[in-house]
Amino acid sequence: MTTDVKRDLVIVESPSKARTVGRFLGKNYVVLASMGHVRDLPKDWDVEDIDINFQAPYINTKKTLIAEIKKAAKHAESVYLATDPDREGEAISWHLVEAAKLGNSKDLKRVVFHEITDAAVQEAFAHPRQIDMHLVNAQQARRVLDRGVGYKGSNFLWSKIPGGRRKGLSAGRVQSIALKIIVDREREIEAFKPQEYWVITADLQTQSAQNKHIFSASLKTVPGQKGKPIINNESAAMEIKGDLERAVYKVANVTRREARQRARPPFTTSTLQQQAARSFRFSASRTMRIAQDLYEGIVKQNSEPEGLITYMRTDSTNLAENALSEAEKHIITQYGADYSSGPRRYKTKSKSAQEAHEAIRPTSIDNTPEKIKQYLSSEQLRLYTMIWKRTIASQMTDAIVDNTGVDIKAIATNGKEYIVRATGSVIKFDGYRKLYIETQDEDAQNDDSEQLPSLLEGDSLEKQTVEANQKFTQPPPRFTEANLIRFLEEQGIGRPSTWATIVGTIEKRQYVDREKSRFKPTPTGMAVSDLLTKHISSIMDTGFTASIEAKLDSIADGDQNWINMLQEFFGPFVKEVSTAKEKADRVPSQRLVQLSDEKCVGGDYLVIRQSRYGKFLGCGKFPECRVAISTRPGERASGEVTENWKVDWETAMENCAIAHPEAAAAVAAEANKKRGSRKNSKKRDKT
DNA sequence: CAGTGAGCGAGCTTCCGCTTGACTT
Repeated sequence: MTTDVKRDLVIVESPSKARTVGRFLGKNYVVLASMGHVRDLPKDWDVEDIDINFQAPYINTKKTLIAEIKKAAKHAESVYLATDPDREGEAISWHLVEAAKLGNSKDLKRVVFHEITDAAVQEAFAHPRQIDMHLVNAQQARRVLDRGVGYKGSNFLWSKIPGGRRKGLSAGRVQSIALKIIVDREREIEAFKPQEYWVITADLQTQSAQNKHIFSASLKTVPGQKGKPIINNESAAMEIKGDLERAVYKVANVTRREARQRARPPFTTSTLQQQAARSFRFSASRTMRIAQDLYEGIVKQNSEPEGLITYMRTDSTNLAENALSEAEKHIITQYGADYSSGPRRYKTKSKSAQEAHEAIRPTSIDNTPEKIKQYLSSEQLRLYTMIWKRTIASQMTDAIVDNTGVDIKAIATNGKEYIVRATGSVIKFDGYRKLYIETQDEDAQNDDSEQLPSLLEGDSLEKQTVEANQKFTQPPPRFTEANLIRFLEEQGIGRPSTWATIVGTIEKRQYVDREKSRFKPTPTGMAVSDLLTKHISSIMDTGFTASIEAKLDSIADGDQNWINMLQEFFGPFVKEVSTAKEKADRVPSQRLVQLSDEKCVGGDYLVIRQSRYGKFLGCGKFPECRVAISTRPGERASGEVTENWKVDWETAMENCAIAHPEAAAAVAAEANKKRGSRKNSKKRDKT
């Protein structure tokens, strides 16, 4: 290659993608990565009045990179803008043109591809187009709107919550809704009243001499009650139990139904995060970090780095044609043609999906987990194996299951007729399940259906035991990370690239705590959610958020002017915030602390406080009373006071009085010292 | 390991989305 040959410039978003695309295009192209956005609003800029000539005041955020692009463009005949084919990607292209002044230079071409295959890239380069300013404007509107909502909302919180500014409390289009559903759920749980109910089951045995089989059946109908039996007290349960213990059992009816179970679609960001949480208990951010490693690839002996999976921030379930055929080939050779469903394409459910990328899949089906095991860490291998299997399973046939239901008449000695029912299911054809069976959500009811003996109408059965168990209805569960992300995706709120960080934000603000990996709002989180819901209700309403998304779409389609849209939005919004500032009461600081179950000597509750060293118990009357009790190292403060705390607490209380703050401080310090020496003696005992 | 926190109010922070690197605490 001689040096005077012009090398055209291609710009994509990610360095890994640049490497792959560069390989497809060959030596006549220089491929650079923008690494995401290259310009943004200044940090201190907030929306005020927007007039019709409004121009957002952007600043460059990647100066050296822009300089590099400028330089490369000088040596190029054509510049290909190959950023992602969605709203943000289109905007990145435009920002690049503006920031690196590419407009007055060369031949500018916008090219888009939805999958990184040689064919797709060649096809894209054969059909370049211009930058779509409608799409760019939709992104500008999105950006300005988020800034305005975020900053004005945050400012409102600072004015109403003591210490809010110092703690950096924040509000935003996405984080505030995430917080609200966690708070709403908590209120549901608080208001929940458990209802008693009884579950009655009978273990029955077949009568045939050579094959005695025991199975269990549960009560289905009670004489005099329509539908599902309602048994809500012990005496009713015992009466039925007594009847069933003295009853004759006969099979009344056998039904058999064939059901098909379809494989799940290939992974998107949100389903990958959910499934990795269920299967491996990975956090969303851990999943993303591991996926990023797989995407950037591994270096096999004597070869180029090779990306193992396609892009991990995606909302699409689409698979490239070559992936479909590779999968089909693999299935047929490994399992036979019966197991191949033929190319199966999945529709994306989420209404806000932009489908800039493919589903998350292995770049090559040939890279079986077995083959590349040696190059991966154990967590990488686990995630990769799951992606590999689910991709292939998505192209396999349905599993066919035989569901059997048996109704059994139980005639008690007093003449009452009950029906008990046994269900069983047998897999007739395993289909995709041969390769991949998904770990279920622990919230999901697992059906305890077993294999039933073959039964015929009229068969007599022998009763073994009858059991009546008292149960109580359970409140709805708190959200896990995965549940929360699924909710946001269903509502079209947030994007694949931000879900993991949103979770981080509401935790960092200490709006939520984790209890057994589920989110529980803190008093501050509740106060913030309540304030916003009451006074800036628009941003807390999922319907309203959806309508904004619709408006952004109409800007993208060229049906609406983006500046008009912003004016229409911010007019009422600014008013809403200013009346909120007038009307809302300042939150009393007592509402921001979490009470413990214990009281201080002066009668005030001890509260759970957060310091830079961790949590501790302090008197609610601080600073008048300075009692402070540490948790033991490694233990977190919860609503309860542990035995060991109590000892410290009692010692402190004996000597503490609110009237004597110095004494109280000394006592608290003394208690801590004692705790330390006790712990040390324990340590000595051990060794 | 120890020992923590509030409000005051001068001077800062706060949003969502796109993407990775590293000019040391």
